[in-house]
Amino acid sequence: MNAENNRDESLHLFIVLSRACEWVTAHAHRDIRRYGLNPTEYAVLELLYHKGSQPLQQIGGKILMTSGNITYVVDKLEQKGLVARKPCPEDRRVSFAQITEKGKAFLDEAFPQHRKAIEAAVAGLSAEEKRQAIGLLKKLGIAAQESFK
Amino acid sequence: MNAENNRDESLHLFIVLSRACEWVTAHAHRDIRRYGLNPTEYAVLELLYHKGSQPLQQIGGKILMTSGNITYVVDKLEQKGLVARKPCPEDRRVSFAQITEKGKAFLDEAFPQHRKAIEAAVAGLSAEEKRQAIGLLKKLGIAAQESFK
DNA sequence: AGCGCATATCTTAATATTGAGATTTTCCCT
DNA sequence: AGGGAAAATCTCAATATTAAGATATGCGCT
Repeated sequence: MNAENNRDESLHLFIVLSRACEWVTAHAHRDIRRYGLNPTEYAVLELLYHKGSQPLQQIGGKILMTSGNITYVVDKLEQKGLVARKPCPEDRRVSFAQITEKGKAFLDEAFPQHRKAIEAAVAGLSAEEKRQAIGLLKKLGIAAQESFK
Repeated sequence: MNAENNRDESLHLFIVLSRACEWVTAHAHRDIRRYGLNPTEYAVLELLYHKGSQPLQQIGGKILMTSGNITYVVDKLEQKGLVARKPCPEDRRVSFAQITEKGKAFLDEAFPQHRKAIEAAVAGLSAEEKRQAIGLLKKLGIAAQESFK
């Protein structure tokens, strides 16, 4: 039926990648909303919790978003008392975002539940399949990032 | 170092899945912006092109978005003359969104370029790796969708 | 027929995100 | 030292998205 047997599967890959990510993310976001944060706020908070204080600029590099939005999201987390801005002594252009004690306590409470929501979301794959998928997706993600210019 | 050797990789999978999708999507979105549409508009247009006319409701099921946003996006595509609403004769609650001739001509022009952008974005995997990834992601996506309730 | 419930679309206000560019500070070059 | 390019954050207007609920229609039951 298919004269060109080894046709390119790139588009197909993109579709199933997007769809898998959308649906797993749907689980994650529904879970996050229970905590009174939006997904972006949660992502920033978790980044600061696990990776330590970050210059705002670097947050934008890890969670793809524009500089204006970083300001906005960090403002909101600051208003909620979960994060504080700390000026950088060496470079006065830079502000660090730092998680507060209240922020840590919040994530200590929320994170284990969130982990369970994620585990349920990806339960369609076996442990071995997860390992395979991780290897492939890591390779794909790094290559896509590097080729983005 | 790790007493519990077969620790759960679910979170790790979620992270690399999200990151791969973000960066591949970054390529796709940058490409789409060249055509003067936003990513959501493009996604709807492409859906109508490849899958035929759809009730607005079903668009929301395939491209995750709220009903209010569907109305908004279809309005914008209609204003641009790329899509038209067609009332459903059997059920007067329903509107179909249908791609116009202008919309088809637009995608005939844009789609081959877009395909190339996607191919470049996923070039980090070999043909064989793509096939493996497709199988795993399809399984993951379907399971995540079905377990979403 | 008529009532109640479900479904599809639309409306509106609130919120999130982007894009462009202003401001401040640093870095590099001479 | 001083000037210009680059970098980090912020501001602001425009746009996109959600959440909640309004409206209109269909479906099933009695």
